[in-house]
Amino acid sequence: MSKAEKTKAFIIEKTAPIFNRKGYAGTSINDMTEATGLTRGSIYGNFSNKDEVALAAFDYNLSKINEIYKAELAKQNTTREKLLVFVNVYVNFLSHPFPDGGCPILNTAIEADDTHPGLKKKALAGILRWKQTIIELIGHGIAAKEIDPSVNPEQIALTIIATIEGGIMIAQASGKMNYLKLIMKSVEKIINDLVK
Amino acid sequence: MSKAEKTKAFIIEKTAPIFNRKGYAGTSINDMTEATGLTRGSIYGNFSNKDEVALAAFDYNLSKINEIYKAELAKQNTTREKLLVFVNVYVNFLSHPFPDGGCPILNTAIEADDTHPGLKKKALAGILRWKQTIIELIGHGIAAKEIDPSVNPEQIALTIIATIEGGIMIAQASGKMNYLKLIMKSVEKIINDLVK
DNA sequence: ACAAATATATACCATTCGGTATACTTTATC
DNA sequence: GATAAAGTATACCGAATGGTATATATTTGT
Repeated sequence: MSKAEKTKAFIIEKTAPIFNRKGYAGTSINDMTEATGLTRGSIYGNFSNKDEVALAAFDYNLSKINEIYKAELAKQNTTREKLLVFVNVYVNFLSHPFPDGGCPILNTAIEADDTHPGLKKKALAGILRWKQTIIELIGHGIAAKEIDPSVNPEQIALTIIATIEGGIMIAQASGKMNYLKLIMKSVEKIINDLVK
Repeated sequence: MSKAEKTKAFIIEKTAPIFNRKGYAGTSINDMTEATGLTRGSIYGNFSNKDEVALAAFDYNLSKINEIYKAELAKQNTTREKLLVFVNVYVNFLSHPFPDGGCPILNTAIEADDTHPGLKKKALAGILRWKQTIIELIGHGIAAKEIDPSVNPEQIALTIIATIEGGIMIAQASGKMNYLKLIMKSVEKIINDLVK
């Protein structure tokens, strides 16, 4: 790994929380130089423009979340247990290395518009990938006769994602974790109701 | 109504969609002068600063939503019917004068941080008011023996709001209304399961 | 150890930003 | 209709923005 690759990774790691908290428009190059202790020359030596840093920061933030899911899913066996991972990681979010500033998918989906097509596309890809993961889990559960085959896997997946993201939004706005816990109990009920 | 009051209302009406779409940081005074055809002098003659316009724009956007709810709720009788208003207005959102740019509560809750305490406070107030509305509906339903008294009204209210807001986020990111419709079916099931 | 290549810093650029002071226009009052 | 008050436009301000060209420092390869 070259010096520049190390610096590039350092810049991404230090700026990712800022992009996630303040959004693209609210994050300036000055914010980035302050966070890294580097200068504009160094940032522009590693990235073509601000967009490129933002895209890399999004990927970094999202991969943090996906790594948490992956690690927790690997610890479970049944489909129900695996689906409950998406409840438990949020109920116990302090025990997991979640990115600062909340959910990057949510933050980016709300902020990115047609002036930032790359970010918009990445947020959507994050949602669709998550949806596909849940659909596949449910498919396995149906095949293993754990889950009632009359359920609509896409509907369940979308509902779980929507409820979690909305729950994160509410918890962030209110600063009340017990709101998120109540909402996660409802997600838990959705999951438990799937099981025959 | 004085000339300035009319101009002020005009500025709010024309800038509200922009603030809702681009957020506070992404909306410039130039955006506002373009949207209104007025100049900076006129805008600053009516508002002390950009924050004040943004706060008024939020109120305008939110009142559009609350007026839709109010009108639809007035048409229903039972608690179940009234709760289903929150499903039906989104499933048929093209038939209602929703604000451009999506849900102002969601957009503002995600963007506003400690540098914009007024906006942050208004987003939270919007959530809590909506929650209270649903809690009161459920309370009436329990008193009228329509709804099982073992339900937790706060949990149901939070879950409905979270799911709707998450559904809006997903529909916006994907451009697929059928995703929102599937998610709303799940909200409908939550409501129908409340009824004895 | 040295030269070349790579990486980063510095000084600068043009444009945009939110806001202000003053000039000009329109409205309200008598 | 005349005048004062209210309302809006214009020209400007200093600071911040994303980005660039060149200088300087560090790393790499032999």
